[in-house]
Amino acid sequence: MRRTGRPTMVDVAAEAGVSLKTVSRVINGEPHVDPGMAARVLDAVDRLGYHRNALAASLRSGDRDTIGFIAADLSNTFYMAIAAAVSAVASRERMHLVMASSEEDAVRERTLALDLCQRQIGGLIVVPTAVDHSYLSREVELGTPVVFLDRPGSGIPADAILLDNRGGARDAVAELLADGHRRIAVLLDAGGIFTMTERLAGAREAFAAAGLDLDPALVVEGLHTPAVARDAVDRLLDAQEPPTAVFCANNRITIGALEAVVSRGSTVAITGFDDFELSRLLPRRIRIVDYDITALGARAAETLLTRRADPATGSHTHLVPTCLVDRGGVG
Amino acid sequence: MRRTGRPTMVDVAAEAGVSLKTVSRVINGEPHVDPGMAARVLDAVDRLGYHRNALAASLRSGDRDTIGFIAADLSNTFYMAIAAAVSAVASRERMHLVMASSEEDAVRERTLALDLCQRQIGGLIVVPTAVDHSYLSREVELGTPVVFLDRPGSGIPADAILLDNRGGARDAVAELLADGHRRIAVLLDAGGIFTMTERLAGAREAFAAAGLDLDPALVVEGLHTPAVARDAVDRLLDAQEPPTAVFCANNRITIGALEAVVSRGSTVAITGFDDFELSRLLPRRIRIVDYDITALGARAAETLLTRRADPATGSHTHLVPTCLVDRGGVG
DNA sequence: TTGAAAGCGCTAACAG
DNA sequence: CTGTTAGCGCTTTCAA
Repeated sequence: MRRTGRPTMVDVAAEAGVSLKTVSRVINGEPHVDPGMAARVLDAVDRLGYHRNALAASLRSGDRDTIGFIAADLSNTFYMAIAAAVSAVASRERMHLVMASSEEDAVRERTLALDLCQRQIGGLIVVPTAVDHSYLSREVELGTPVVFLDRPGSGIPADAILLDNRGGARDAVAELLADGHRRIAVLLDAGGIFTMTERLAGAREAFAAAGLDLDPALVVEGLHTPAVARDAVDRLLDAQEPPTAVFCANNRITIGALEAVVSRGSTVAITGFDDFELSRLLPRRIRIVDYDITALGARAAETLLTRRADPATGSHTHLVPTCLVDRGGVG
Repeated sequence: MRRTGRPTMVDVAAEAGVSLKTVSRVINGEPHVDPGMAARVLDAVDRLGYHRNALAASLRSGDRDTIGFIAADLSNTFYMAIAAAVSAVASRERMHLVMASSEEDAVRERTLALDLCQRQIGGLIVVPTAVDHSYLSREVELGTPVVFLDRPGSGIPADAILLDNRGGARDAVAELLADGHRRIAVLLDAGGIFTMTERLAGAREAFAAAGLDLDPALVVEGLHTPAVARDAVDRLLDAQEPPTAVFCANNRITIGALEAVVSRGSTVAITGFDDFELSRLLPRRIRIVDYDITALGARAAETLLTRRADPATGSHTHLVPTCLVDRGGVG
């Protein structure tokens, strides 16, 4: 045995006085090995502190037992929750999860994705920031399945798991309209984001269905942080004709809106997309467009695994349903 | 070129009419390559859709560019936030992060850790559930650095990044005592957990420093969910001599206590360890033992990388400081 | 049932 | 500047 580095199967074989192949058989639990030999091998393994090199093992067979997950922004609890769900499925299937964040940067996303592919991963789950994903087409052709999560991708055949953004927003706004609200503000993050576009479209559909129009002055975009959303809501409520209700297109905006509304004691109705921790403990009642976030991540992972097992089927887009729920009002 | 599988450097070399080594040089951006040859190689790479196999590359050199992170429970936002911080450092250092959850199961932790080591990772960050980590001693000897996070490990030389649990709890309870409280309930999760033991010890220290004793009837352990904590608080407040203040040893307990206290309109003082999302929007004022959770994860990752670069130094335990802050009270 | 030999895709010496 | 020759640690034929 070489005195340097980790012991290898060759070292174990020498120590046990058997052939390399026998060691390999024992280590991998293959049948038809004489118990006596197996015992000697195991003994040598112990004595040497041998650990199998999984990388070398998969070099030949190309075993791909890790899943790559590229989130758009890991500092967002939404994506972290999804990562946890993906991790749970991966580990149930005895696979590993390698996780990275594109920071909403298309170039970074591409670099990360290609980098992971170079590591011969078994599949890739991406929350896309880039608009075109043909940079992955070669990998997909060669058998690495890709699943888009939360936002659709383009340029390659790949499954997508999305929320029913439009339906959820439509139902939420329809309810506000049914409650008699007419001046409903719609607060959004950057307009370019897929989910924002969809949720705005859903809100418009609700207005259209009621034969009404959404006042353009009440549509505010680009609210990327709670602080910015808070300021926007303050401004709206200070206006000549303030809204009687606000629809917040994501959880950060809802939080900002709440900060503004609660601190000024306003009674404006609030409905927000995305639930958040402790929403139940809020001092005032709000409505939330809720959904099963675990299902979102789990479904992505499961779809990936299915696709790995059976690449033949055509690619699908799956919509995760939403529902309106009550939150807060404990004060 | 073989018609099956992904193209290799040999294929590229054949296609470009150069040697394998030249291809390797071009792919790895080594200097001293004739621009003309380089162009031919790049051309062939393009034509074949060649992508480097990073696994094969690292087989020889033993490059270890991924960090393993084993959390105790990824469904807990505390660990998710830490994972995000670790991920940020990893990606800054151009390393990958593979993440898993032990689900507070020592056997699972061991399996995961050993599994990751088999994949030749460059280092391991563990939130330990197991009490003895000598199962990792061989890996540590062979040069895989291990860093314990949030809880200390044992049985191997490894750095640890911990919160100042004892100091934080002591300061919190000392403040309650200074405010005139004498009947202070201390609510804890399972007594076996390191952080709980430390926080309870801190609370006792504060009492001792004031020359007082903590009433054993007011120490409640085993509050693993908000619901259980809520019930416990309800019972305490219904008792003959209810506490005038409660110290909650983690965020889930704080939330449960808040549910009880807010819903019955009690004015009992609350101080909790760990901040949580939206604590600022709570309908009543509470005190929080806060700390920089990002620093916790980042420091673990940085320590791991330092150790990788310089294994010589002795192992250290680093305490992340805490501070008392005001939260809530917007209602 | 066991073993020898030939790779997997790449990098590291060492020559040209 | 370029190519040849060995491996990395393991799995996989194919014989024995």
